[in-house]
Amino acid sequence: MHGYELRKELTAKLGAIRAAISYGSLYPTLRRLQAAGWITEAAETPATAEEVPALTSRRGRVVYKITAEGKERFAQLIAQAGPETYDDTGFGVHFAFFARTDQATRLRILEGRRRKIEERREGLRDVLGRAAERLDAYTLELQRHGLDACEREVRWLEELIANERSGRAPTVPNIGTAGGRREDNSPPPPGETRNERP
Amino acid sequence: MHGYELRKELTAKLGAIRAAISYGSLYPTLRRLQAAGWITEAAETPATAEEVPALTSRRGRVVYKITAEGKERFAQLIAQAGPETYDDTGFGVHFAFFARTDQATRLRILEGRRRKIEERREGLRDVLGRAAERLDAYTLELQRHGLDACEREVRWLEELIANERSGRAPTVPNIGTAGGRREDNSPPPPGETRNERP
DNA sequence: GTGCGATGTATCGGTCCGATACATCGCGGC
DNA sequence: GCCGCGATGTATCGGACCGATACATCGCAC
Repeated sequence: MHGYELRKELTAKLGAIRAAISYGSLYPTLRRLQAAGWITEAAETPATAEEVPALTSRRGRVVYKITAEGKERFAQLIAQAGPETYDDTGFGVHFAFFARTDQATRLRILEGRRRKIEERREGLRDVLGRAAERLDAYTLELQRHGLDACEREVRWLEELIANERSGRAPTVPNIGTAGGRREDNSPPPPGETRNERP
Repeated sequence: MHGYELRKELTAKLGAIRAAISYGSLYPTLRRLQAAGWITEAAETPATAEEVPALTSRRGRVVYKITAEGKERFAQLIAQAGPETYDDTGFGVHFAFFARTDQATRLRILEGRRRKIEERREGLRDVLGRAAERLDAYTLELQRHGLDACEREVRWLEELIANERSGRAPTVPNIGTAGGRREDNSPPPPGETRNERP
């Protein structure tokens, strides 16, 4: 993909956890990835006009393609888990690419995240308990709301963990965004597929 | 307060919305505030040992104090609302200092935040509806969880807005953290004071 | 024919964070 | 008595990221 397209795709995929990738971050990153040999500039293909209609006469679009080393590095990145894997953004990114990794990794990351959120929850309970009279009503309300969010996320994570353990989760990739070809149709979803909304 | 203390206080007050202020951000900020004339270095007061026990012989602690210009600027900052007032961190910070501003400001910020979250909610519904078959099961689950969080926050905000409108919210500051002296005891809280936890 | 929103690439200044360094205080254990 | 160790405390540095901005083209509507 080219930069603009990449930004749109990522914004759609990660929309639940962050607003949008800024250009001031996107373009330097692409250069960094290219310098490391993980992506290359691929030639623009103006022949496939039926694939991408309404875009015949192109200009300076730079199309990037992942390399073999890049794929290897990507697999390594989403499988390894450090402390930053469990903060809000890090976990969200890992989770969004769960379909690209194995069950053991998914389970490890889900449990690490749960531990982290439980710690945050305990911290909030502490503040609500010990420092309640020192803080004003609005601050306390904020902590209560945050505590509530923690409790809900722990329940959500536990559902997902139970789901993984019972084997009711997809192992193979669903749709090839980076690699290209789709290698399998999507097996049962991680949740109970509660998709009431149209 | 001095830096370390400030960090602890802010971490307790804002714990629900962010982890902790880093030193790499705190100390440069203090210098910036001092350069702008909004805070000054106050003399260490070793006389009030009964106020702060277990800290008699101090070292190089730098104690800061807010100036009159700083108080004015602070009041200005929490009352004015730009686009950044409604993102996650900006709103959290404003909300944590709601006891320091007036009802009109609180109402304006709560409504701006609600609008913003409603937009995010619609965006997520769009993705879940239009791009559902293009995304894998985990990504969809992430969006569902995010959508759920949006819906809950909207309900929370509407409760708070109704509360403000009915006049059941404190107008005067509760405890003087920056200014020093407490000027009033805390009036009724914003919520229904559902404080079941000990 | 012209303006305007979407598409596209790119940079710059400023801010923030994580890691790190360094020093002291208070306390408990040996 | 003294030694280590966690809490207290100030400070900097490199790297990453963001918001604003600039500039150019495409397609379409008025």
